[in-house]
Amino acid sequence: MRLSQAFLPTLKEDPADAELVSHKLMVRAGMLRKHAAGIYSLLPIGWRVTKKVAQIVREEMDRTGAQEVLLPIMMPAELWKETGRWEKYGKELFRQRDRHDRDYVLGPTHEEAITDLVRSHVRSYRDLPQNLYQIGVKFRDEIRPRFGLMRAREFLMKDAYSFHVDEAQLNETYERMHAAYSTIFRRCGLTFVVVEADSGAIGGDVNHEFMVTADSGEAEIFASACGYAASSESAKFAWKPFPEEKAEALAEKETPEKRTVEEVAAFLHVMPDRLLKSLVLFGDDEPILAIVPGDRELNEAKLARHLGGAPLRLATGAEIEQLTGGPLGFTGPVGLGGKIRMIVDATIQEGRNYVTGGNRRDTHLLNVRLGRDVTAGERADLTTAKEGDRCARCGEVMAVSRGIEVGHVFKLGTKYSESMAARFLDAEGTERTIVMGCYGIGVTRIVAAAIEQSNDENGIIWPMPIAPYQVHIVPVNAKEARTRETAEALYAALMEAGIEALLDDRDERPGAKFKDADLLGVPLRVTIGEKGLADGIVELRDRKTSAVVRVPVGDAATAVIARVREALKTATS
RNA sequence: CGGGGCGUAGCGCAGCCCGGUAGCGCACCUGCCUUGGGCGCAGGGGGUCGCAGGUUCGAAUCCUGUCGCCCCGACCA
Repeated sequence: MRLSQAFLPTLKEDPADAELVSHKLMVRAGMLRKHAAGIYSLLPIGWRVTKKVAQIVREEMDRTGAQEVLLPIMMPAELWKETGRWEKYGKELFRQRDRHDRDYVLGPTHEEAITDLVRSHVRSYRDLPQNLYQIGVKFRDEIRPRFGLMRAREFLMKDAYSFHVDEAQLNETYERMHAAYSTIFRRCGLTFVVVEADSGAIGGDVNHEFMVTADSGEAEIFASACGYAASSESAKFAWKPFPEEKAEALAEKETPEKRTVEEVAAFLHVMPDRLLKSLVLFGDDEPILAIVPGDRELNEAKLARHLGGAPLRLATGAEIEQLTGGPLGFTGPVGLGGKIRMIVDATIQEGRNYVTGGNRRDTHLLNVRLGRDVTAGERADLTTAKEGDRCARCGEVMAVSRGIEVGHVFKLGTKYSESMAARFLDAEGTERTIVMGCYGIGVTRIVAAAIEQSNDENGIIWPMPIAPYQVHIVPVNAKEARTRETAEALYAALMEAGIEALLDDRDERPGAKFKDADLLGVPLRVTIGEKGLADGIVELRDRKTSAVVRVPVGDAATAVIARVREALKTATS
């Protein structure tokens, strides 16, 4: 491509509405333009990179034996009503209505569509397994779109769905997809970790997330020496039990205006772990009282999973008052047994005297004992791991880091096949439900993550396999005949060899060309100028290391081709 | 949805408190000049000041409403 003819609006200054480096650089480098919150156009450079990522994904998917399809973006609401997600998916689901007042959804994911497709064709165990994928646009009405392509309302995703006769067959595919994902992210030049994760609205049981490590990432990762790694929504941790305490008599204590854990702990001169927080939430319609230690945060994802995946919301002050008889800030489990479903965090011990709310204004209870004052019935892991917690497997303190979720693989089991009646006949002639897996990759998010992970003060530094172009030719002075001719000849030779080259044939000052070249981040730059030509050489400059190699004019094409091929090979191996 | 901030030329911003001719830098156009890290000089084009009402002789500026955008929290590829 000739820069003089390219649609490539680069900017000197950061856009005012961008926060993340990757977002700023994508806008500055002329890759991306916004139309509305979370809705973007990809410009030629941005789309080239995206297509390269998609192609890597496609190649690796094909290698696993998966087959590519294209599912509809807009789907009839009926399919979503079948699985219950028309109601359960909530506000994040974009809904549409046609001229006949029929409801549709803009697909945020495609379990319904693919299951509908597969159930109408799979009859026998001989038709299984199947593994189908697509690369397509997804719509999610995010509560808060932000960070450019990182969290958009419309984005490009690769989603795959596999169908099996049983768990064992699913496991095979799951492992193969898991491995393919690692290959994909490695080929994209990304540094990443795989963690155990929460399954959220997709549902299902076992699942893993692929996180590109970056300080700007929204996800928190817990990892320990033994190899255990998990997202903060699901990280399990070990805790040290407190020594058994002598049972003291339950007592009321006036705690005027002391509502928060900090206030109560300070007022009573006890550590926050002595307190129990009692939180009222609503699952489907049923109110829940979740009880967690005062020094830990309730993990809504863990609670939701314990409850079977229904979305949760915290009760309002009025609802709390109605359910417990006391105001917000003074809720406690004592006396509510049988009136409300109580779930007690696993780290709360019998044999310890706790402080809880008294369900009355300005009142807390002392010496509350699990088993004596509160039924210890329903126990679950309800809290989020925190800095300093130890690994549940090896007991070592876990390291905390941040990451960007770029891929997620799930074992769905029969969650969708059951509700949508996707069945087959096994070898004995018995009708059975198909076992499913699903596998997602945020294609446009990978583009953002790659920049997030590889940039400097001058701009983007692309890994060769996903770079928009492989080499950027800069004739220092395009008006100087020998310079121009040498650049043109090199450009032609590279095109001939199938190398993706960008030629800056604009009548710009050298400085402007160099700045744009750094901003665009093409891995290899060839500088051609009178100075070098006087010595019979051109310069090859590495964007990442800034290392410059002087090459005889006649060898330039060969040298560039070798460098590009080498860089592509290293990334693939 | 709750909390905070911002809408003035393509981009980045000033002007608003204290009402009276709409400005600056970059970008763009023309000419000259210049060519190894965003050259220089001269001339020029471009605005319903987000939108709608109100106050006023007069509103970018004050008041009310509304829409949009950004940041912090709950959602996720």
